[in-house]
Amino acid sequence: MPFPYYCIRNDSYILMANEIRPTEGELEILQILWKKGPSTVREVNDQLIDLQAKSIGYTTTLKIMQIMFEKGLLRRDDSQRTHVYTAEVREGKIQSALLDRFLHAAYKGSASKLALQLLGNHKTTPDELAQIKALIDQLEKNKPS
Amino acid sequence: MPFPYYCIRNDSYILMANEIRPTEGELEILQILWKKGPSTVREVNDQLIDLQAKSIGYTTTLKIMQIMFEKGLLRRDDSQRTHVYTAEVREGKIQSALLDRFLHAAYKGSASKLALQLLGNHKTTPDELAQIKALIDQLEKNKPS
DNA sequence: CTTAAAATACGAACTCCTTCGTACTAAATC
DNA sequence: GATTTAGTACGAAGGAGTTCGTATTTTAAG
Repeated sequence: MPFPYYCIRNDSYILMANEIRPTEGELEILQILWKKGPSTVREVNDQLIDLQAKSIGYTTTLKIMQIMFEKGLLRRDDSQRTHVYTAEVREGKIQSALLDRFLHAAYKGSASKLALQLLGNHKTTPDELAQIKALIDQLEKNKPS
Repeated sequence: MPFPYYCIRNDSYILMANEIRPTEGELEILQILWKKGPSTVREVNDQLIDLQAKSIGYTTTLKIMQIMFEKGLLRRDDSQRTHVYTAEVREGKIQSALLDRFLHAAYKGSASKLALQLLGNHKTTPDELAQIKALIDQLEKNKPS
């Protein structure tokens, strides 16, 4: 049913097909690697268990990380017996790709509707609100149409 | 690997497990029903083909809608031979649930980071910016902490 | 040296989603 | 009334993701 589809970004159309699209499970591993830097399977698995109440088998984490390596999501240093994995994709880039997709799937592309619901539903600190406001001011300046 | 997890909403914790969570394919059908109102499988299928360049078999749409009915996502009037389906879930509620999940999975719950990326990446009309600004002003008033 | 511990590789099972073919049934057409 | 058309029901296949058990290998400990 899904894609491919096109998406406007900086005044140009971008094809969103075959985008890098980690699953939720893969994303949790990426989060850990983005935060902690290069890590072994053991370290990632420990973090995973720590972050979630749920227990998760070591070989499960291993398997997923091996698949992520095959997909090109992770780099792997196997010069030592215990391999060390690193995120091969940038956090911001993945988030952007996922955001595009989510925006299209759930909000039919209406960024403002998403923004309104986001700010309405979730706690945001005064600092963060000020930051967003500043960005809006800047956007309004740059496009005074 | 996934859930369950908890999420803050209006100062109280809400369990996000077993949330209503339509797939991307189901969401496309819901979008059509939200927009067009009660529809037959044929109508939905036509719309689906129309919206996407891709062709999709009639029985495929039928099957998915039957499953959605079983899941409680759709209501069904089978008094006539040709059944008429209606969305059983509200658009805003589904979007909220999906947004919570997405925010947690991709941004570790940082709504402001999502908002900044959203406004930065996507075209937003002056009107929409003004609307968002108004909401922020209101939020700042209500919580002058 | 033998044994235990820890790591990787791999395959199998399970679930969920999507897709379609086929069978059956009711309605409309000739 | 017979045939074509349009609808529902259902099952089966295929793919993707997750989970784990087991086998194999390497390192460390006794």
